[in-house]
Amino acid sequence: MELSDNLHSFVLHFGEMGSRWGINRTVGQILALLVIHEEPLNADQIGTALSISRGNVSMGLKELQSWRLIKPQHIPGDRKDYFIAAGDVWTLALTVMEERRKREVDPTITLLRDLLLKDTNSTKEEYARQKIRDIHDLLEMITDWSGELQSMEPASLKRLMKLGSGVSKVLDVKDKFLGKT
Amino acid sequence: MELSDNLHSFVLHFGEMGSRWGINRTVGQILALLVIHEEPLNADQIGTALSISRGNVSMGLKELQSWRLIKPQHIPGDRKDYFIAAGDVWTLALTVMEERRKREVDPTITLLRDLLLKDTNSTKEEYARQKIRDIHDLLEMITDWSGELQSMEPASLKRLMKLGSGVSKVLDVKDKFLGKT
DNA sequence: TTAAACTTTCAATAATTTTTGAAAATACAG
DNA sequence: CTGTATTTTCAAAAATTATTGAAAGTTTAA
Repeated sequence: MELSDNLHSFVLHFGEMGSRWGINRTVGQILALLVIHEEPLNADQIGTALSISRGNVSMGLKELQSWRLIKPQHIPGDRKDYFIAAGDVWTLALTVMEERRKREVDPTITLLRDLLLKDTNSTKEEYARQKIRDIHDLLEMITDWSGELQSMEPASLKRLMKLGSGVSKVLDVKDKFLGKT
Repeated sequence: MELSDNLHSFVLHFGEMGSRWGINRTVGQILALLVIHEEPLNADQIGTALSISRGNVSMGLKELQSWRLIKPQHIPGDRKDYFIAAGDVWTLALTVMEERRKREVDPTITLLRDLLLKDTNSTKEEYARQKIRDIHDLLEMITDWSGELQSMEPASLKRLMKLGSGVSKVLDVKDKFLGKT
């Protein structure tokens, strides 16, 4: 497992990105490596390519599996465990969204709902209450929206994305032909 | 500055959330506090409410200003600096999106483009090349898309969000009346 | 000016997170 | 079974990040 300079800087960059996105540096690097590598890799190969210890690779692989971003790929005649990325780049991005929703957004919505259920009558904190409701509603919309993205065909999804600077126009069209919602 | 238990747990939770989103715990707490507090607060009040040191508050306020999430609000007759959230919850969410795009996505797109410009002929790494291109294209779409959201009126934005499980239907309508893109 | 009121800086310290690697656990071929 | 190959665990060490608070810096009133 030797990486060209180019690929190495790609992998390092995604390590840094990962550390800003709730997964740590080496986990980000392992994922980047598996994404750009067509053939499955085993823990030793990953450790060598990234210069990280065996234990660290093991933990990283476990975490990436818990995020459903990589999957084992058995190689007949070899006892080692091999891994590949769990899908194309689009699929991986959707998976990250879904996992983060489950891990962060859902629990937050639950907390906010609980807060809103208590103290319905405290007039003193009415402003705070309303803000908490705003956040709650925003997160709920994000949840619905992301659920919708999940269930779309990759093709329609790409089409939706490609609309780019046309989203509001689409809304106008919708209003015109289907009436306001 | 005394917080009720409810509000306190809200603030603590958003501190934890912040730490998963690239801003640290206390910075998240300060923002949460300013969001739910209608009147402007000064550094001492914030420090007392959250039990953090004066220096830490100062740094947190500076960081939140660099994210454009809070703004100073002068109080006549008082020499202290007071701060309020820079807008409603929706606006704040859009601002976070935009800042993260500028800080993380844009530099990544630049890096990927540079990588793609080099080695156009290395056939050995063709698979990796294609993956890097996929990521590049995805990030570019996210950029366009988020630019579009930025420029939408809050009202249309809410409407778009509320579509929720109707996005693909809207796409169908668009196809029907405007032709495929 | 000066002095008081306030804010920022930053080196030292504390807290947290990541990494290592040896030992324990597991899987499997013979 | 037994022994070897492999993976996982986890306590200790290293690295990173956050926090404090005293000192330096800034602003303003008089």
